[in-house]
Amino acid sequence: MRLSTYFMPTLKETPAEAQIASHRMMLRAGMIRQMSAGIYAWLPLGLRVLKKVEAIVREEQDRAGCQEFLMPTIQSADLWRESGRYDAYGPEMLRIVDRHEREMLFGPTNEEMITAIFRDEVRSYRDLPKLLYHIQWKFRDEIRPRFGLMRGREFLMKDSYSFDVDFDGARKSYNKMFVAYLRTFARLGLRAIPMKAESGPIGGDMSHEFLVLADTGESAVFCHKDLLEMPIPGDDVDYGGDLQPIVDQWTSVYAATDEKHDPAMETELGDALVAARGIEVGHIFYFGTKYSKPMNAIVAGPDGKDIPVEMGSYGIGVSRLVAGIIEASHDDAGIIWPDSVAPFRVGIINLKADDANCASMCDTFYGNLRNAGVEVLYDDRDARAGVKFADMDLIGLPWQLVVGPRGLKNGLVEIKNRATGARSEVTLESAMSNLVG
RNA sequence: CGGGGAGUAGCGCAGCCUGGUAGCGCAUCUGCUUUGGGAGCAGAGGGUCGCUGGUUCGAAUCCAGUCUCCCCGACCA
Repeated sequence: MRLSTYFMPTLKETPAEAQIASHRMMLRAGMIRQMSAGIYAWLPLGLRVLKKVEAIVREEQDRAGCQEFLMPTIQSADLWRESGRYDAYGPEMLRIVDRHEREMLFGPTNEEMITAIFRDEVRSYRDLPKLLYHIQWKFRDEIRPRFGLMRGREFLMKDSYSFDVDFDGARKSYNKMFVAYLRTFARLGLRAIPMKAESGPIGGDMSHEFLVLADTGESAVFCHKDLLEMPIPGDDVDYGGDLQPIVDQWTSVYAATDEKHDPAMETELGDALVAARGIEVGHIFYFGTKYSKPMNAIVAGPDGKDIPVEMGSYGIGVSRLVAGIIEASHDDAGIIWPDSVAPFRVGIINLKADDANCASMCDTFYGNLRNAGVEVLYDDRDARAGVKFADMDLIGLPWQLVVGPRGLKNGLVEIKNRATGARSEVTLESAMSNLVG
């Protein structure tokens, strides 16, 4: 992409309303624009990142055996009356009346809808287990939206739902999601710690929040330092096998948000205790028959008797993750994208746009890198170098390729690594081989 | 919803107290000079001062109402 034609309106000054780094930088880098409280438009650069995060989430769900489908954003109030949540959910649910005076709502979550779909189609225990997910926009009319995407009202969420014939099966589904989440967040360049969460009326130990450690996190968290180094399950993890040992390994060590924190652990763990702040990016939850019973989602068991299905739901805040990644990875100059979600891999900076030699060398790099399958943003604007460097640092691409007449005289260009700040002068050939791959 | 703050040019702000027909920096446009880490000079465009009503000869400024946005708290991916 050539920056001279790209819709990427960067800001030199910080809009007054942006309080935290991710919000500031997303506005400044031209990734998003606010349309009203807690509601944002995604501009091209921001959308590229959102799509990449979404793709990784999707890959790991698919790998875990979860099947993608898609439910609508608008739901019928009747569905929610069945579960009793239409009244219980309160003003956080955006209610809509259509032209025929039918009561509708913009979905804040989809348990009711998936349960309805499931019960209409599935009859036998032989059809279980099932693990389904979708990635869809949600709306929750938060009392106080804030921090940009971190607490928006409209947000993109991946939500999965599991259906099992008994508790043992439910635990297996739960463990799959547990492991998939560990892998997902790790691939996004994040260290997310699973922490025991409120499990509601059902009790048990099957509810975990995944928190990314970042200074600007909304909640205080405490965990054993071993969790920071705990190995992530590899590509070869067998979702068909027994995942309990992995889950046990991760849950055997102390980790708690401040609500569940036991101060006694501070003395017990001593130096091994890490006190930090965390951003909740995922939540997995087993809730048994909470929806299947009232909504009559039953299957025939082996003995012919009806069994209400055991369910769980598993959420990841996809749009929040974009902000979360920035919170966890930035410096004073701007964002530092992990390779896996960077909107482009390489940014080319032409130091002297009106130098024919320089411009043609940039064009060549641009073409060659693209031919090699590298995503490139080429700053071909007629602007001063300082502006280009500042913008490039702000948008945080992993690599900057700096091309100027002085270097070219000796056949050299500069490669800069955004994360480390390391710069090196290299030949044209080695620049190519460094940036591809 | 309780408490606090703000709406004046695309962004950041001053002006308001003490009414007199709107200003600064950045950005934008034109020209020239520039270009190795957010350039210089000269010129230009852009605002029903959130909205409605009131007071007044006259309202960005005073009064009333209203909408929106932001911050602190309880809720959440």
